[in-house]
Amino acid sequence: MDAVRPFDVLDPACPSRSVLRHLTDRWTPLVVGVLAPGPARFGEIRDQVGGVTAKVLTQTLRSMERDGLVDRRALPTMPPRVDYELTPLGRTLVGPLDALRSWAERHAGEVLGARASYDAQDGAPG
Amino acid sequence: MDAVRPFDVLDPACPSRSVLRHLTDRWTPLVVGVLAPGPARFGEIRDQVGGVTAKVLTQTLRSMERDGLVDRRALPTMPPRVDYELTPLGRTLVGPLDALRSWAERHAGEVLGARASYDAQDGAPG
DNA sequence: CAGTATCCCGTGCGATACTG
DNA sequence: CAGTATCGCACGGGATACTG
Repeated sequence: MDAVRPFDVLDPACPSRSVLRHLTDRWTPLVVGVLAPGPARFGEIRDQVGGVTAKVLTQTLRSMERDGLVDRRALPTMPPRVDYELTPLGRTLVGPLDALRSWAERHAGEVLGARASYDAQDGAPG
Repeated sequence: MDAVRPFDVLDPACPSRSVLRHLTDRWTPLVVGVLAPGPARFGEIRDQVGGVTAKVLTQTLRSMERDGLVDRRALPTMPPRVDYELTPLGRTLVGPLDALRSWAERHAGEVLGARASYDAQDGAPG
């Protein structure tokens, strides 16, 4: 099974680039992180992902559903209850995305420091 | 000494979120991938990263330099020659980002398929 | 509770022209 | 060669109000 590299993100015309782009939009990585431990309701996700609005969260989840990353299960009860769960495909994303998230958390201090010293010498007044 | 979890991307006010945001902008992952094997000149990067313009590539590289991810070495020759290289900090990003890139390339087909079947039933005419 | 509908805006990004 | 300057816009994303 050699699968001769049909996809290449460095090629602007390659669909894999838009896939990568989608994985790295504002909320997808956070939603994947929240759904990683198991299914969650819409409100739980919104509660955990600080700062997201219902509209944008819906857009994100729809888009993830469309791409086969999450399953959406709507219970026709009143009030409604909707559960979201990572698909097997979505679960394969948890590792990579979690690595990125933990990188950001672990190295945020260094990045902030680098930024400060860059600004101190390059944007120096005078 | 409780330095436990000083950073949390789920917190909208946490700086780690903006760091994550930066890591996942349009060109940073691709540039890191190109610089992973070793230093490269500006033109080489531009040549490899399909579709990027000089202006935006400069912005990306400056921003990465500011955040301590790349070193920029400009030779005062004529014509000028500028080499970019990942810093030790930047090198720690290669793994996580490469995982994401290879995920996109490996699963692009599945995502495209999921998209097609979603559109076929949900956006079905009639 | 889990969305939709509507209006609105910042900015990331692109095209083009120019320069040391 | 490696940028910078300028202009402009699509679009991702946000605030608010409303609904089944």
